[in-house]
Amino acid sequence: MEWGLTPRWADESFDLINARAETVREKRSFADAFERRRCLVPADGFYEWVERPDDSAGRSSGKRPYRVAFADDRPFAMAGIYERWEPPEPETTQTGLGAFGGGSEEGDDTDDSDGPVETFTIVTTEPNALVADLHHRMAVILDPDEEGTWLRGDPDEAAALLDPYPADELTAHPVSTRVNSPAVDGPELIEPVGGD
DNA sequence: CCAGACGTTGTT
DNA sequence: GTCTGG
DNA sequence: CCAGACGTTGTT
DNA sequence: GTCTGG
Repeated sequence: MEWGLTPRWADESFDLINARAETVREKRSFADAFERRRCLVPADGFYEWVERPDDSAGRSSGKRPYRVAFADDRPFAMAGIYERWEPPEPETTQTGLGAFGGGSEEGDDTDDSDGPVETFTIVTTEPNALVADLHHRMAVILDPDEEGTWLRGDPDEAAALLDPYPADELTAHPVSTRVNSPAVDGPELIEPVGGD
C-alpha cells in the first residue's frame, strides 16, 4: 500500500498522511475507513524532527531527527486505516474505438499505470512524556494484545485504543539527518549521533 | 436547496 | 460520496 | 514532515 | 519555488 490516504471521492493527488485520533471517526475523509478498514502499520521506530538551538554565533543549525523506539528494539504496530482508490470512469463510452489496441480493453489487471491503489494513513494522538519533549503529536502505538481488537473489534472498542503509548518502555536518540534521504539506506542510519 | 470542502507531523 | 455553510 | 530533484531530440 | 519519494 502507499502511505498517504486518498479518499475514494478525491483526486489521486489528495494525500492524507496522518489522521487525528480525536476526530478520525467524524472526519468525512476518514469515517468510512475507520468504521470498516483498519490496519496495522509495522515499524521498529519513528522519527521526530526537532529544531536545534542556535549556535554561539546565532546561526540556526536546522533540525535534528530523533528516533523513537522500544528500548529492546522490538517491532511494533501503529494504528492505521486504509482506503481503495479507483481511477474515475471514462466519461463517455468511447464508441467506435472497440478494436483500438488489438482489443485488450480494460479489466486485465496488469495494473501498471493507475489502476486501483490502496492507500493508508497513520493515526496520531497526543505525545507521551518522552515524545512531548520532541513534538506535539505522536503515532498511536498498539500493544500486541490490542492488535486484534483494532483490526476486528467494533468501532467503539477500536476507538478506545487510541491513546498515547506509555513512555517507560520507549527511548529516543538523535540520529543523522541522512535518515530522510531517499538515496541512502542502511543500519548505520539509526545509530545514535551526538545530540544538539 | 447548492457550492464547496473534505486533512495534518506544516504555515503566515 | 457526504457534510457544512450560506 | 525533510531531502533531494528539478531534463531530454541522447545512450548502454 | 515546488514536487516526489520515503
